[in-house]
Amino acid sequence: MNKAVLSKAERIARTLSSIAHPSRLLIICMLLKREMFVNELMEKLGTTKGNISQHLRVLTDRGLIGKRRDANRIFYSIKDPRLANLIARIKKLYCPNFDI
Amino acid sequence: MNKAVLSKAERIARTLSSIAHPSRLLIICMLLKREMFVNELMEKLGTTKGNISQHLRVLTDRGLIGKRRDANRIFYSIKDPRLANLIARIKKLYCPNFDI
DNA sequence: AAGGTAGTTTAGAATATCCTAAACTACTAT
DNA sequence: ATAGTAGTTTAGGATATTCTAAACTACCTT
Repeated sequence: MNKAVLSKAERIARTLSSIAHPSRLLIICMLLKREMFVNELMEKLGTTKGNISQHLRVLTDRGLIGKRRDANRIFYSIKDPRLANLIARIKKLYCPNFDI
Repeated sequence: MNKAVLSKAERIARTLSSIAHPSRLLIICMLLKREMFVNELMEKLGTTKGNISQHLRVLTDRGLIGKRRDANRIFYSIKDPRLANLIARIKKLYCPNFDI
C-alpha cells in the first residue's frame, strides 16, 4: 500500500476519531444548531467543565470547531457548515431516529 | 441530557470508531470496489493475516461488512451500499484528493 | 484589590485499543 | 492420511483514551 495513501487514511481516521465519541458527537450536534459556551454544554451533557473542556480541545485541535471569547464566556461553534451534511448522513445510516 | 439520546450517541460513536482507523478505513474503501479475501487485503495493507483478521472482525461485529466462504478462501464485502455515500462525503470533506 | 464566575490545564489511575507472535481451525489436494 | 493453504483466535505487552479531581488562568464586578 502506497505511503501517501496511508498517511491520508491516517489523517481521515484521526478526524473521524474526534467525532467518534458520544460526548463529542453530541457536542457537535448541539453546535450545529447554534454556538454555545462551556457551561451550557456542561449542563446539557451532565459532566464536569474540565471534561467538556478536554473534549472541546480535541475538536478544536482537529479543526472541527472554533471559539471566540465574549467577556468571561467562551463560545464554541462549528467551523465548516458542511459538517452538517456528514452528521445528517451518519444519523440516517446508523440511527435514523436520533434527533438531537 | 436524556438517557435515550445518550445511548443512541453511544451506538453511533461505536460504529464510527470502527471506521476511524487507517487500516479499517482502507479496507472499507477497497471493499466498496469489490469483495476481497483476507490474503488480498493482507498484501495490499502490508501487515499480517492475524492483524487483518482482527480488523475484519471489528467491522463484522459492527455490521459494516459480511463474509462468505468459497473453498478455503473467505470473501468479505460491504453490507450496506449506502456506506459508499458516507465514505465519499468523508473523503470530500477531510481529504479531497484521497483516491483509493 | 478581593471575590466570584468561566474556562483551561495537569496529574494520575482506569480502561480500551492495537500489534506481534504463536497456536489453532477449516478446507483442499495429493 | 498428510501436507499445504487460508483464516481465526489468543495471549502479551505497548500505547492511547478517558475520566476525576485539583490547581491554575482570565475576566468581571464591587
